[in-house]
Amino acid sequence: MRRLTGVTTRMEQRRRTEERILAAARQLFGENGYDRTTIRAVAEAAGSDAGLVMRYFGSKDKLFAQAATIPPDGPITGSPEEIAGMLTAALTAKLADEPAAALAAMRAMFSHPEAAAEVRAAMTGQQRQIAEQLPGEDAVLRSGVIGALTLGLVIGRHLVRLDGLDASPEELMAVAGPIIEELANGSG
Amino acid sequence: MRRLTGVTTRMEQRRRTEERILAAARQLFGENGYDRTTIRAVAEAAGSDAGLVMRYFGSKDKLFAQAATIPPDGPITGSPEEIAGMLTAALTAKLADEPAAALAAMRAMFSHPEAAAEVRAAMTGQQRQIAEQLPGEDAVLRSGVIGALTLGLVIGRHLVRLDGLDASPEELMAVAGPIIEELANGSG
DNA sequence: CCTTTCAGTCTACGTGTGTTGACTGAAATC
DNA sequence: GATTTCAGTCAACACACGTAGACTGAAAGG
Repeated sequence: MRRLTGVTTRMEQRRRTEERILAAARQLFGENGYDRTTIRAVAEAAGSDAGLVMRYFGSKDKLFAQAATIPPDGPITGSPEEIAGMLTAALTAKLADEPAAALAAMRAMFSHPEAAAEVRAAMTGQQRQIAEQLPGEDAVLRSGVIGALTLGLVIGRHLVRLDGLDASPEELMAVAGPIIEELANGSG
Repeated sequence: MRRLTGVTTRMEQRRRTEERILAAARQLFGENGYDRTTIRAVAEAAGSDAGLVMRYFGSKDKLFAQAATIPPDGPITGSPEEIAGMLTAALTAKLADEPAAALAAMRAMFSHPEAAAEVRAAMTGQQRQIAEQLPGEDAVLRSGVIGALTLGLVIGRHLVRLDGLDASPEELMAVAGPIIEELANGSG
């Protein structure tokens, strides 16, 4: 796809092309997973060329690593109630629209070990941080269940499209929110 | 792998070979997903030959379909409390050891559409059945959240190995059980 | 205006894959 | 014992993929 406008400089031209490639890669990796996404398909979706993708990103692995980097949630701290509130807010956002990069990483993690490492790192880091601040002997376990519920909701809604999870984020959180609160408090 | 014992009949010989292939397929599909599992690798793991796998199962797709057929849970019926009890028991079993076929289907579902259909069918069928018996306007939503929690726990434990989910099934269910019960009852 | 740089294109190579079909020898059948 | 069947083996095909490298033409720089 040769630019026809003569006003764009070479530098911004390259930046735009890279961005188009990354966007196409995120979408295709997110829809089809790592193995079924070919560099040729990414290039075509970006209106570009496979050779160019290689020149810019080095390899399919490196392209994936750049496309599927998960933006970290902010730090979650405070009392159990505050933590529950922050988790609920973060999960509401994830249910509304999970970033394409995270969806790509999540779908690919089941077949691509590096994607698995990416997701696990993003999740366990947050879990450990939370577990340290929750009361009770089984804090690690409860924060694990919070993580599982989050994972199940995001995967069930965006990737598997489970029955009943296509409601609005607010309706979903009206059910899931109290559960997270209980798990944070350690109901007894 | 030519049988050396002369006492086995041809019929049972074939049955045993097919079973070895299926077992190897389940394990490899479960470990590496659909695309990264090659017929050659399955054949070798089964001590057999790729051509023979093709002759017996027709194609990679059909082999996968046979290897990754999810054994259905029994019907879940009764009062909300009984339903919660049956769900808890079923989930405890899944956490203790999920059958290899189901794990293969779950790992593959994120890249192989037919596997996705298999898992979705197994889950939504049960969810609908449960939702019909639960009280409240949001029964479908709540049974969806139950499904998401189940999915998250099974995937988090067996596939992703999330922090805190490596506890015993009983410890996990001590936390997750009450949640399922609440969701079944429709806490107000 | 001449040279250099570089975005973009095209072709080709090597490899691994699913799949096919011919072949072999032992079990089954008569 | 002769013939048929069939489990198991082997070699090869066709294709798609990641990747490498040569090439083209316009922008950048002097």
